[in-house]
Amino acid sequence: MSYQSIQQLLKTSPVGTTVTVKGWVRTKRESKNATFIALNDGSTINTIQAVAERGPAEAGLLPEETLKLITTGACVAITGQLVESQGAGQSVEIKLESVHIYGPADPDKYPLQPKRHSLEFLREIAHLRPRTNTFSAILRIRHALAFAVHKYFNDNGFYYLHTPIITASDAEGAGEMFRVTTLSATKPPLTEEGKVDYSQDFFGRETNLTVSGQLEGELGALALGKVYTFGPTFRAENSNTTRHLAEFWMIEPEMAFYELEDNMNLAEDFVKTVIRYALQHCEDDLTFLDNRLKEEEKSKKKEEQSDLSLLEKLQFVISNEFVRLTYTDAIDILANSKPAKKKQFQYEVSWGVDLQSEHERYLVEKHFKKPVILTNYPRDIKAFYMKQDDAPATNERGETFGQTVRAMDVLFPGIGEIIGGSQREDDLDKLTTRMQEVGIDPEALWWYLDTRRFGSAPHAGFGLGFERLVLFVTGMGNIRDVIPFPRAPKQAEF
RNA sequence: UCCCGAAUAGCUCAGUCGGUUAGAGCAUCUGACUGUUAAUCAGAGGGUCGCUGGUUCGAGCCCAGCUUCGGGAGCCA
Repeated sequence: MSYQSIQQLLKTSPVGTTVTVKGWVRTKRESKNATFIALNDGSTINTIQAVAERGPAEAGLLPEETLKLITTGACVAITGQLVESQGAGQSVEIKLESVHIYGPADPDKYPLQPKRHSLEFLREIAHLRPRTNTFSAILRIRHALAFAVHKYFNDNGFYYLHTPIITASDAEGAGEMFRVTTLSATKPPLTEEGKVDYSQDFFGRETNLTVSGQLEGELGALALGKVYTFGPTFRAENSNTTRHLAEFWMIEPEMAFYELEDNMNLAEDFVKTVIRYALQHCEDDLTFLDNRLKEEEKSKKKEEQSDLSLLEKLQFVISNEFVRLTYTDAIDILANSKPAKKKQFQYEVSWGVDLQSEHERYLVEKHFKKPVILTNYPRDIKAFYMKQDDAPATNERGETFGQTVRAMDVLFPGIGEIIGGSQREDDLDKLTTRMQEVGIDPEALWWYLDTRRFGSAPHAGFGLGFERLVLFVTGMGNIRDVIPFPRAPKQAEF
Protein backbone atom coordinates (compact mmCIF):
# COMPACT_ATOMS: atom_id res chain seq x y z
CA MET A 1 0.00 0.00 0.00
CA SER A 2 1.42 3.32 -1.05
CA TYR A 3 -0.48 5.39 1.48
CA GLN A 4 -2.42 5.12 4.71
CA SER A 5 -5.90 6.29 5.58
CA ILE A 6 -6.05 9.07 8.12
CA GLN A 7 -8.47 7.02 10.16
CA GLN A 8 -5.95 4.17 10.49
CA LEU A 9 -3.08 6.56 11.11
CA LEU A 10 -4.80 8.38 13.95
CA LYS A 11 -5.88 5.10 15.48
CA THR A 12 -2.47 3.44 15.52
CA SER A 13 -0.19 6.49 15.84
CA PRO A 14 3.08 4.76 14.87
CA VAL A 15 5.24 7.69 15.91
CA GLY A 16 8.65 7.77 14.26
CA THR A 17 7.74 6.02 11.03
CA THR A 18 7.60 7.66 7.62
CA VAL A 19 4.06 7.78 6.27
CA THR A 20 2.22 9.01 3.20
CA VAL A 21 -1.30 10.41 3.34
CA LYS A 22 -3.44 11.46 0.40
CA GLY A 23 -6.43 13.73 0.67
CA TRP A 24 -7.96 17.16 0.32
CA VAL A 25 -6.72 20.28 2.06
CA ARG A 26 -9.20 21.71 4.53
CA THR A 27 -7.22 24.70 5.78
CA LYS A 28 -3.71 26.04 5.54
CA ARG A 29 -2.23 28.27 8.23
CA GLU A 30 1.03 30.01 7.63
CA SER A 31 3.69 31.25 10.00
CA LYS A 32 6.97 32.91 9.16
CA ASN A 33 8.64 29.57 8.67
CA ALA A 34 6.15 26.86 9.53
CA THR A 35 3.05 26.10 7.48
CA PHE A 36 0.24 23.97 8.90
CA ILE A 37 -1.94 21.95 6.57
CA ALA A 38 -5.09 20.23 7.79
CA LEU A 39 -5.71 17.26 5.52
CA ASN A 40 -8.85 15.13 5.28
CA ASP A 41 -9.29 12.00 3.17
CA GLY A 42 -12.88 11.11 4.01
CA SER A 43 -11.96 8.03 6.03
CA THR A 44 -12.83 9.91 9.21
CA ILE A 45 -14.17 13.29 10.18
CA ASN A 46 -10.81 14.09 11.74
CA THR A 47 -7.98 15.79 9.89
CA ILE A 48 -4.30 15.18 10.23
CA GLN A 49 -1.97 18.14 10.51
CA ALA A 50 1.12 18.34 8.36
CA VAL A 51 3.83 20.81 9.30
CA ALA A 52 6.19 22.15 6.66
CA GLU A 53 9.06 24.58 6.64
CA ARG A 54 9.57 26.82 3.65
CA GLY A 55 12.68 26.16 1.59
CA PRO A 56 14.00 24.20 -1.40
CA ALA A 57 12.38 20.86 -2.13
CA GLU A 58 15.80 19.12 -2.30
CA ALA A 59 16.28 19.83 1.40
CA GLY A 60 12.94 18.22 2.24
CA LEU A 61 11.38 21.64 2.65
CA LEU A 62 8.37 23.26 1.00
CA PRO A 63 9.15 25.59 -1.93
CA GLU A 64 7.13 28.79 -2.38
CA GLU A 65 5.57 27.76 -5.72
CA THR A 66 4.24 24.51 -4.24
CA LEU A 67 2.98 26.27 -1.15
CA LYS A 68 0.88 28.54 -3.35
CA LEU A 69 -0.93 25.53 -4.79
CA ILE A 70 -1.82 24.15 -1.37
CA THR A 71 -5.16 25.83 -0.90
CA THR A 72 -8.50 24.77 0.53
CA GLY A 73 -9.89 21.97 -1.65
CA ALA A 74 -6.64 21.00 -3.35
CA CYS A 75 -5.79 17.31 -3.50
CA VAL A 76 -2.32 16.40 -2.30
CA ALA A 77 -0.13 13.53 -1.18
CA ILE A 78 2.12 14.30 1.75
CA THR A 79 5.01 12.14 2.90
CA GLY A 80 6.88 12.69 6.12
CA GLN A 81 7.68 11.44 9.55
CA LEU A 82 4.86 10.96 12.02
CA VAL A 83 5.85 12.83 15.17
CA GLU A 84 4.28 13.88 18.42
CA SER A 85 2.74 17.30 18.04
CA GLN A 86 4.34 20.31 19.68
CA GLY A 87 1.08 22.22 19.63
CA ALA A 88 -2.19 21.59 21.38
CA GLY A 89 -5.22 20.20 19.56
CA GLN A 90 -3.73 16.99 18.18
CA SER A 91 -1.46 14.32 19.54
CA VAL A 92 0.43 13.52 16.36
CA GLU A 93 1.27 15.32 13.12
CA ILE A 94 3.31 14.75 9.99
CA LYS A 95 6.62 16.53 9.57
CA LEU A 96 6.43 17.16 5.84
CA GLU A 97 9.35 15.88 3.76
CA SER A 98 7.78 15.87 0.31
CA VAL A 99 4.48 16.79 -1.23
CA HIS A 100 2.80 15.98 -4.50
CA ILE A 101 -0.05 18.12 -5.84
CA TYR A 102 -2.63 15.90 -7.56
CA GLY A 103 -5.13 18.63 -8.29
CA PRO A 104 -5.06 22.28 -7.30
CA ALA A 105 -8.28 24.17 -6.49
CA ASP A 106 -8.36 27.83 -7.50
CA PRO A 107 -9.45 29.61 -4.32
CA ASP A 108 -11.21 32.32 -6.31
CA LYS A 109 -13.45 29.73 -7.93
CA TYR A 110 -13.68 26.79 -5.51
CA PRO A 111 -17.01 27.28 -3.71
CA LEU A 112 -16.13 25.54 -0.45
CA GLN A 113 -14.06 27.87 1.68
CA PRO A 114 -13.09 27.53 5.34
CA LYS A 115 -16.25 29.07 6.72
CA ARG A 116 -19.71 27.92 7.66
CA HIS A 117 -21.98 27.39 4.65
CA SER A 118 -25.74 27.10 4.74
CA LEU A 119 -27.33 23.73 3.96
CA GLU A 120 -29.35 25.45 1.23
CA PHE A 121 -26.18 26.61 -0.49
CA LEU A 122 -24.57 23.19 -0.17
CA ARG A 123 -27.66 21.63 -1.77
CA GLU A 124 -26.87 23.69 -4.87
CA ILE A 125 -23.39 22.18 -5.01
CA ALA A 126 -24.36 18.63 -4.14
CA HIS A 127 -21.42 17.36 -6.21
CA LEU A 128 -18.95 18.95 -3.79
CA ARG A 129 -20.76 18.83 -0.48
CA PRO A 130 -19.47 15.37 0.48
CA ARG A 131 -16.17 17.20 1.06
CA THR A 132 -17.64 19.06 4.01
CA ASN A 133 -17.51 17.78 7.57
CA THR A 134 -21.28 17.67 7.92
CA PHE A 135 -21.99 15.75 4.73
CA SER A 136 -19.09 13.34 5.00
CA ALA A 137 -20.32 12.53 8.51
CA ILE A 138 -23.86 11.97 7.23
CA LEU A 139 -22.65 9.75 4.40
CA ARG A 140 -20.52 7.62 6.70
CA ILE A 141 -23.46 7.21 9.07
CA ARG A 142 -25.71 6.39 6.12
CA HIS A 143 -23.29 3.66 5.12
CA ALA A 144 -23.15 2.27 8.65
CA LEU A 145 -26.94 2.14 8.84
CA ALA A 146 -27.22 0.41 5.45
CA PHE A 147 -24.65 -2.12 6.53
CA ALA A 148 -26.45 -2.61 9.86
CA VAL A 149 -29.70 -3.29 8.00
CA HIS A 150 -28.16 -6.15 6.03
CA LYS A 151 -26.37 -7.42 9.11
CA TYR A 152 -29.54 -7.41 11.18
CA PHE A 153 -31.54 -9.41 8.67
CA ASN A 154 -28.70 -11.78 7.90
CA ASP A 155 -28.19 -12.41 11.63
CA ASN A 156 -31.90 -13.13 12.01
CA GLY A 157 -32.40 -15.63 9.20
CA PHE A 158 -33.78 -13.35 6.51
CA TYR A 159 -32.94 -13.64 2.82
CA TYR A 160 -32.25 -10.55 0.73
CA LEU A 161 -34.73 -10.60 -2.14
CA HIS A 162 -34.20 -8.44 -5.21
CA THR A 163 -37.58 -7.25 -6.34
CA PRO A 164 -37.97 -5.60 -9.74
CA ILE A 165 -37.34 -1.90 -10.37
CA ILE A 166 -39.53 -1.93 -13.48
CA THR A 167 -43.07 -3.09 -12.84
CA ALA A 168 -46.31 -3.38 -14.80
CA SER A 169 -48.60 -0.59 -13.81
CA ASP A 170 -51.89 -2.42 -13.50
CA ALA A 171 -52.41 -2.19 -9.76
CA GLU A 172 -50.75 -1.49 -6.42
CA GLY A 173 -52.48 1.90 -6.33
CA ALA A 174 -49.83 3.72 -4.29
CA GLY A 175 -49.49 7.18 -5.79
CA GLU A 176 -48.20 8.57 -9.07
CA MET A 177 -45.62 6.53 -10.95
CA PHE A 178 -42.78 7.28 -13.35
CA ARG A 179 -43.46 5.72 -16.75
CA VAL A 180 -40.78 3.56 -18.32
CA THR A 181 -40.93 3.54 -22.09
CA THR A 182 -38.87 3.40 -25.26
CA LEU A 183 -41.67 4.90 -27.34
CA SER A 184 -41.15 8.26 -29.00
CA ALA A 185 -42.01 11.13 -26.69
CA THR A 186 -43.22 13.31 -29.55
CA LYS A 187 -44.90 10.76 -31.86
CA PRO A 188 -45.89 7.59 -29.95
CA PRO A 189 -47.81 4.97 -31.90
CA LEU A 190 -51.57 5.31 -31.35
CA THR A 191 -54.43 2.83 -31.19
CA GLU A 192 -57.56 3.25 -33.27
CA GLU A 193 -59.11 5.13 -30.34
CA GLY A 194 -56.24 7.61 -30.40
CA LYS A 195 -54.60 6.38 -27.19
CA VAL A 196 -50.92 5.51 -26.86
CA ASP A 197 -50.42 1.97 -28.11
CA TYR A 198 -48.31 0.35 -25.41
CA SER A 199 -48.48 -3.03 -27.13
CA GLN A 200 -45.71 -1.62 -29.33
CA ASP A 201 -43.62 -0.54 -26.32
CA PHE A 202 -40.51 -2.40 -25.15
CA PHE A 203 -42.38 -4.71 -22.75
CA GLY A 204 -45.53 -4.85 -24.86
CA ARG A 205 -47.44 -3.15 -22.07
CA GLU A 206 -47.40 -0.05 -19.93
CA THR A 207 -44.59 -0.17 -17.36
CA ASN A 208 -43.41 2.06 -14.51
CA LEU A 209 -40.69 2.35 -11.91
CA THR A 210 -41.57 0.52 -8.72
CA VAL A 211 -43.37 2.28 -5.89
CA SER A 212 -42.97 -0.69 -3.54
CA GLY A 213 -41.47 -4.14 -3.56
CA GLN A 214 -44.05 -5.44 -1.13
CA LEU A 215 -46.25 -7.57 -3.37
CA GLU A 216 -43.21 -9.36 -4.78
CA GLY A 217 -41.83 -9.52 -1.24
CA GLU A 218 -44.90 -11.47 -0.20
CA LEU A 219 -44.22 -13.98 -2.98
CA GLY A 220 -40.73 -14.43 -1.55
CA ALA A 221 -41.92 -14.78 2.04
CA LEU A 222 -44.37 -17.49 1.06
CA ALA A 223 -41.48 -19.52 -0.29
CA LEU A 224 -38.37 -18.59 1.70
CA GLY A 225 -40.03 -17.79 5.02
CA LYS A 226 -38.38 -14.52 5.91
CA VAL A 227 -37.18 -12.10 3.24
CA TYR A 228 -36.39 -8.43 2.95
CA THR A 229 -35.88 -5.99 0.16
CA PHE A 230 -33.65 -2.93 0.27
CA GLY A 231 -33.70 -0.98 -2.91
CA PRO A 232 -34.63 2.24 -4.66
CA THR A 233 -38.25 3.27 -4.81
CA PHE A 234 -39.82 5.93 -7.01
CA ARG A 235 -42.82 8.16 -6.46
CA ALA A 236 -43.81 10.81 -8.99
CA GLU A 237 -45.84 12.74 -6.42
CA ASN A 238 -45.40 16.49 -6.52
CA SER A 239 -44.31 16.46 -2.90
CA ASN A 240 -42.38 19.48 -1.70
CA THR A 241 -41.55 18.69 1.90
CA THR A 242 -38.58 17.98 4.12
CA ARG A 243 -39.69 14.34 4.41
CA HIS A 244 -40.29 13.25 0.79
CA LEU A 245 -38.10 12.31 -2.14
CA ALA A 246 -39.01 11.20 -5.66
CA GLU A 247 -36.28 8.55 -5.44
CA PHE A 248 -35.63 6.99 -2.07
CA TRP A 249 -34.48 3.70 -0.59
CA MET A 250 -36.94 1.47 1.15
CA ILE A 251 -36.47 -1.54 3.38
CA GLU A 252 -39.31 -4.03 3.26
CA PRO A 253 -39.16 -7.21 5.34
CA GLU A 254 -41.90 -9.76 4.77
CA MET A 255 -42.35 -12.79 7.02
CA ALA A 256 -44.45 -15.94 6.71
CA PHE A 257 -46.26 -16.97 9.91
CA TYR A 258 -45.82 -13.54 11.51
CA GLU A 259 -48.92 -11.88 12.85
CA LEU A 260 -49.41 -8.24 13.83
CA GLU A 261 -47.79 -8.64 17.25
CA ASP A 262 -44.71 -10.38 15.77
CA ASN A 263 -44.51 -7.68 13.14
CA MET A 264 -44.42 -4.97 15.81
CA ASN A 265 -41.80 -6.80 17.83
CA LEU A 266 -39.61 -7.14 14.77
CA ALA A 267 -40.01 -3.50 13.74
CA GLU A 268 -39.09 -2.24 17.20
CA ASP A 269 -36.13 -4.56 17.63
CA PHE A 270 -34.91 -3.82 14.12
CA VAL A 271 -34.95 -0.04 14.47
CA LYS A 272 -33.30 -0.15 17.89
CA THR A 273 -30.61 -2.53 16.72
CA VAL A 274 -29.54 -0.47 13.71
CA ILE A 275 -29.53 2.74 15.78
CA ARG A 276 -27.41 0.99 18.40
CA TYR A 277 -25.03 -0.07 15.62
CA ALA A 278 -24.65 3.52 14.48
CA LEU A 279 -23.97 4.67 18.04
CA GLN A 280 -21.29 2.04 18.40
CA HIS A 281 -19.61 2.55 15.03
CA CYS A 282 -20.04 6.25 14.25
CA GLU A 283 -19.04 7.87 17.50
CA ASP A 284 -16.88 10.62 15.97
CA ASP A 285 -19.40 11.52 13.30
CA LEU A 286 -22.38 11.49 15.65
CA THR A 287 -20.50 13.59 18.18
CA PHE A 288 -19.71 16.09 15.43
CA LEU A 289 -23.37 16.30 14.39
CA ASP A 290 -24.39 16.47 18.05
CA ASN A 291 -22.17 19.52 18.57
CA ARG A 292 -23.33 21.06 15.32
CA LEU A 293 -26.94 20.79 16.47
CA LYS A 294 -26.12 22.20 19.89
CA GLU A 295 -24.62 25.25 18.18
CA GLU A 296 -27.73 25.59 16.07
CA GLU A 297 -29.99 25.26 19.12
CA LYS A 298 -28.31 28.25 20.73
CA SER A 299 -29.68 30.58 18.05
CA LYS A 300 -33.22 29.28 18.58
CA LYS A 301 -35.82 30.61 20.96
CA LYS A 302 -36.09 28.88 24.34
CA GLU A 303 -39.45 27.26 23.62
CA GLU A 304 -38.20 25.85 20.32
CA GLN A 305 -35.12 24.26 21.82
CA SER A 306 -35.30 20.52 22.34
CA ASP A 307 -34.77 19.06 25.80
CA LEU A 308 -32.57 16.24 24.50
CA SER A 309 -29.39 16.43 22.45
CA LEU A 310 -29.02 14.19 19.42
CA LEU A 311 -27.01 11.57 21.28
CA GLU A 312 -29.38 11.65 24.24
CA LYS A 313 -32.34 11.26 21.90
CA LEU A 314 -30.81 8.20 20.20
CA GLN A 315 -29.89 6.72 23.55
CA PHE A 316 -33.43 7.36 24.77
CA VAL A 317 -35.00 5.59 21.80
CA ILE A 318 -32.92 2.43 22.11
CA SER A 319 -33.44 2.13 25.87
CA ASN A 320 -37.22 2.67 26.08
CA GLU A 321 -40.17 0.57 24.97
CA PHE A 322 -42.20 2.03 22.14
CA VAL A 323 -45.80 2.86 23.10
CA ARG A 324 -48.31 0.57 21.44
CA LEU A 325 -51.91 1.57 21.09
CA THR A 326 -54.80 1.11 18.76
CA TYR A 327 -56.10 3.75 16.41
CA THR A 328 -59.36 3.72 18.39
CA ASP A 329 -57.56 4.50 21.66
CA ALA A 330 -55.48 7.17 19.92
CA ILE A 331 -58.65 8.88 18.71
CA ASP A 332 -59.89 8.82 22.31
CA ILE A 333 -56.70 10.50 23.56
CA LEU A 334 -56.77 13.08 20.78
CA ALA A 335 -60.45 13.89 21.19
CA ASN A 336 -59.89 14.54 24.89
CA SER A 337 -56.62 16.43 24.42
CA LYS A 338 -56.11 20.09 25.25
CA PRO A 339 -55.62 21.19 21.62
CA ALA A 340 -58.85 19.43 20.62
CA LYS A 341 -60.83 21.10 23.40
CA LYS A 342 -59.31 24.49 22.57
CA LYS A 343 -59.97 23.81 18.88
CA GLN A 344 -56.29 24.21 18.10
CA PHE A 345 -56.18 21.33 15.64
CA GLN A 346 -56.64 22.40 12.07
CA TYR A 347 -58.39 19.11 11.36
CA GLU A 348 -61.03 17.72 13.69
CA VAL A 349 -60.64 14.27 15.13
CA SER A 350 -63.26 11.57 15.00
CA TRP A 351 -63.26 7.82 14.48
CA GLY A 352 -62.76 7.01 10.83
CA VAL A 353 -60.69 10.00 9.76
CA ASP A 354 -57.06 9.60 8.81
CA LEU A 355 -54.69 11.12 11.34
CA GLN A 356 -53.00 14.33 10.20
CA SER A 357 -49.38 15.14 11.00
CA GLU A 358 -50.52 17.55 13.71
CA HIS A 359 -52.27 14.64 15.46
CA GLU A 360 -49.33 12.29 15.08
CA ARG A 361 -47.00 14.98 16.38
CA TYR A 362 -49.21 15.58 19.39
CA LEU A 363 -49.22 11.89 20.32
CA VAL A 364 -45.49 11.38 19.82
CA GLU A 365 -44.00 14.71 20.87
CA LYS A 366 -46.45 15.96 23.50
CA HIS A 367 -48.50 13.14 24.97
CA PHE A 368 -46.16 10.12 25.10
CA LYS A 369 -42.83 11.76 24.28
CA LYS A 370 -41.49 8.56 22.76
CA PRO A 371 -41.93 6.49 19.60
CA VAL A 372 -45.48 5.21 19.17
CA ILE A 373 -46.80 2.22 17.26
CA LEU A 374 -50.37 2.80 16.17
CA THR A 375 -52.38 -0.28 15.19
CA ASN A 376 -55.76 -1.48 13.97
CA TYR A 377 -56.73 1.42 11.72
CA PRO A 378 -60.15 1.68 10.06
CA ARG A 379 -60.24 -0.49 6.98
CA ASP A 380 -61.41 2.30 4.72
CA ILE A 381 -58.31 4.47 5.15
CA LYS A 382 -55.80 1.67 4.59
CA ALA A 383 -54.57 -0.44 1.69
CA PHE A 384 -56.55 -3.35 0.27
CA TYR A 385 -54.02 -6.04 1.22
CA MET A 386 -54.21 -5.53 4.99
CA LYS A 387 -55.78 -8.31 7.05
CA GLN A 388 -59.21 -7.50 8.40
CA ASP A 389 -59.81 -7.79 12.13
CA ASP A 390 -62.35 -10.34 13.31
CA ALA A 391 -64.57 -7.88 15.19
CA PRO A 392 -65.30 -4.17 14.85
CA ALA A 393 -63.33 -1.81 17.08
CA THR A 394 -64.53 -0.93 20.58
CA ASN A 395 -63.15 1.59 23.05
CA GLU A 396 -62.78 1.48 26.85
CA ARG A 397 -66.32 2.67 27.36
CA GLY A 398 -67.70 -0.13 25.22
CA GLU A 399 -68.64 2.05 22.25
CA THR A 400 -68.30 0.18 18.99
CA PHE A 401 -67.02 1.51 15.70
CA GLY A 402 -66.36 0.18 12.22
CA GLN A 403 -64.24 -2.50 10.63
CA THR A 404 -60.49 -2.30 11.24
CA VAL A 405 -57.41 -3.90 9.74
CA ARG A 406 -54.21 -5.23 11.32
CA ALA A 407 -52.11 -2.27 10.29
CA MET A 408 -49.26 -0.70 12.23
CA ASP A 409 -47.52 2.62 11.77
CA VAL A 410 -44.40 3.47 13.74
CA LEU A 411 -44.29 7.20 14.48
CA PHE A 412 -41.06 8.97 15.41
CA PRO A 413 -40.60 12.43 16.90
CA GLY A 414 -39.73 15.00 14.24
CA ILE A 415 -40.13 12.48 11.43
CA GLY A 416 -43.68 11.24 11.65
CA GLU A 417 -44.31 7.89 10.02
CA ILE A 418 -41.01 6.06 9.73
CA ILE A 419 -42.54 2.61 9.27
CA GLY A 420 -45.84 1.51 7.77
CA GLY A 421 -46.82 -2.13 7.80
CA SER A 422 -49.45 -4.73 8.47
CA GLN A 423 -50.41 -8.33 8.68
CA ARG A 424 -51.55 -9.27 5.17
CA GLU A 425 -54.94 -10.61 4.21
CA ASP A 426 -54.37 -14.30 3.54
CA ASP A 427 -57.99 -15.24 2.86
CA LEU A 428 -58.59 -15.35 -0.89
CA ASP A 429 -62.27 -14.46 -0.76
CA LYS A 430 -61.86 -11.53 1.61
CA LEU A 431 -58.93 -10.22 -0.42
CA THR A 432 -60.66 -10.38 -3.81
CA THR A 433 -63.83 -8.86 -2.39
CA ARG A 434 -61.81 -6.01 -0.95
CA MET A 435 -60.00 -5.46 -4.25
CA GLN A 436 -63.27 -5.20 -6.10
CA GLU A 437 -64.60 -2.75 -3.51
CA VAL A 438 -61.67 -0.38 -4.03
CA GLY A 439 -61.63 -0.82 -7.80
CA ILE A 440 -58.60 -3.03 -8.37
CA ASP A 441 -59.06 -5.72 -10.98
CA PRO A 442 -58.18 -9.08 -9.35
CA GLU A 443 -57.29 -10.42 -12.81
CA ALA A 444 -54.46 -7.90 -13.09
CA LEU A 445 -52.89 -9.27 -9.89
CA TRP A 446 -53.59 -12.95 -10.63
CA TRP A 447 -50.03 -13.87 -9.68
CA TYR A 448 -50.39 -12.15 -6.29
CA LEU A 449 -53.68 -13.93 -5.61
CA ASP A 450 -52.10 -17.28 -6.53
CA THR A 451 -50.26 -17.15 -3.19
CA ARG A 452 -53.69 -17.21 -1.51
CA ARG A 453 -54.96 -19.91 -3.84
CA PHE A 454 -52.06 -22.26 -3.21
CA GLY A 455 -50.65 -22.80 0.25
CA SER A 456 -51.74 -19.50 1.74
CA ALA A 457 -50.35 -18.66 5.17
CA PRO A 458 -50.59 -15.86 7.71
CA HIS A 459 -47.83 -13.37 7.02
CA ALA A 460 -46.86 -9.80 7.73
CA GLY A 461 -44.34 -7.15 6.83
CA PHE A 462 -43.54 -3.49 6.80
CA GLY A 463 -41.81 -0.76 4.84
CA LEU A 464 -39.24 1.55 6.34
CA GLY A 465 -38.08 4.65 4.53
CA PHE A 466 -34.31 4.46 4.78
CA GLU A 467 -33.77 8.22 4.42
CA ARG A 468 -36.22 8.88 7.25
CA LEU A 469 -34.14 6.60 9.44
CA VAL A 470 -30.97 8.45 8.42
CA LEU A 471 -32.78 11.72 9.06
CA PHE A 472 -33.57 10.64 12.59
CA VAL A 473 -30.14 9.25 13.40
CA THR A 474 -28.25 12.27 12.03
CA GLY A 475 -30.69 14.80 13.49
CA MET A 476 -30.88 16.60 10.16
CA GLY A 477 -34.01 18.55 9.27
CA ASN A 478 -34.34 18.02 5.52
CA ILE A 479 -34.42 14.61 3.83
CA ARG A 480 -32.58 16.09 0.82
CA ASP A 481 -29.52 16.38 3.05
CA VAL A 482 -29.25 12.70 3.96
CA ILE A 483 -29.05 11.25 0.43
CA PRO A 484 -26.02 12.06 -1.75
CA PHE A 485 -27.97 13.08 -4.84
CA PRO A 486 -31.56 13.99 -4.01
CA ARG A 487 -34.34 13.67 -6.57
CA ALA A 488 -37.35 15.84 -5.94
CA PRO A 489 -39.67 17.93 -8.10
CA LYS A 490 -37.50 20.20 -10.29
CA GLN A 491 -34.34 18.69 -8.81
CA ALA A 492 -32.20 16.15 -10.68
CA GLU A 493 -29.09 18.16 -11.50
CA PHE A 494 -26.40 15.91 -10.11
C1' U B 1 -50.65 21.19 -5.90
C1' C B 2 -52.18 24.89 -1.86
C1' C B 3 -50.69 28.68 2.03
C1' C B 4 -46.69 31.86 3.87
C1' G B 5 -41.86 33.91 3.15
C1' A B 6 -37.32 34.96 0.43
C1' A B 7 -34.08 36.30 -3.96
C1' U B 8 -28.61 42.47 -3.10
C1' A B 9 -20.48 40.77 -3.61
C1' G B 10 -17.94 33.80 -3.74
C1' C B 11 -21.04 32.85 1.14
C1' U B 12 -24.40 34.93 5.18
C1' C B 13 -27.06 39.21 5.41
C1' A B 14 -28.19 44.95 6.22
C1' G B 15 -30.08 48.65 2.95
C1' U B 16 -34.37 54.19 6.58
C1' C B 17 -39.73 57.85 3.48
C1' G B 18 -38.66 56.03 -3.71
C1' G B 19 -33.54 60.51 -4.33
C1' U B 20 -26.25 61.71 -5.61
C1' U B 21 -21.00 57.07 -6.01
C1' A B 22 -25.30 50.20 -2.94
C1' G B 23 -22.81 48.56 2.68
C1' A B 24 -21.07 44.93 6.71
C1' G B 25 -19.12 40.18 8.46
C1' C B 26 -16.88 35.87 6.57
C1' A B 27 -14.13 34.03 2.31
C1' U B 28 -10.22 35.52 -1.46
C1' C B 29 -5.62 38.38 -2.58
C1' U B 30 -1.38 41.49 -0.58
C1' G B 31 1.52 42.89 3.67
C1' A B 32 2.78 42.36 8.99
C1' C B 33 3.15 38.97 13.02
C1' U B 34 3.04 34.48 15.34
C1' G B 35 3.91 26.27 16.67
C1' U B 36 -0.78 27.68 14.12
C1' U B 37 -6.00 25.26 15.34
C1' A B 38 -12.25 28.02 10.94
C1' A B 39 -5.08 31.86 13.79
C1' U B 40 -4.66 37.30 14.58
C1' C B 41 -3.95 42.55 12.79
C1' A B 42 -3.85 46.11 8.53
C1' G B 43 -5.07 47.07 3.51
C1' A B 44 -7.04 45.80 -1.46
C1' G B 45 -10.05 43.70 -5.22
C1' G B 46 -14.95 42.02 -5.85
C1' G B 47 -22.19 44.03 -7.74
C1' U B 48 -26.56 43.10 -14.71
C1' C B 49 -29.72 44.29 -6.67
C1' G B 50 -33.37 36.64 -9.83
C1' C B 51 -36.01 37.59 -14.87
C1' U B 52 -39.76 40.39 -17.80
C1' G B 53 -42.86 44.33 -17.94
C1' G B 54 -45.31 48.56 -15.50
C1' U B 55 -45.87 53.20 -12.28
C1' U B 56 -42.56 57.56 -11.62
C1' C B 57 -38.68 63.30 -13.26
C1' G B 58 -36.19 59.23 -10.66
C1' A B 59 -36.91 52.10 -8.56
C1' G B 60 -32.51 47.58 -4.86
C1' C B 61 -37.11 49.71 -2.53
C1' C B 62 -43.85 50.43 -5.19
C1' C B 63 -47.25 47.17 -8.68
C1' A B 64 -48.10 42.71 -12.00
C1' G B 65 -46.44 38.22 -14.10
C1' C B 66 -42.72 34.48 -14.29
C1' U B 67 -38.55 31.54 -12.32
C1' U B 68 -35.96 29.44 -8.39
C1' C B 69 -35.27 28.55 -3.28
C1' G B 70 -36.95 27.95 1.97
C1' G B 71 -40.84 26.77 5.75
C1' G B 72 -45.71 24.63 6.52
C1' A B 73 -49.91 21.53 4.53
C1' G B 74 -51.61 17.51 1.43
C1' C B 75 -49.89 12.69 -0.72
C1' C B 76 -46.69 9.03 1.93
C1' A B 77 -41.96 5.90 3.55
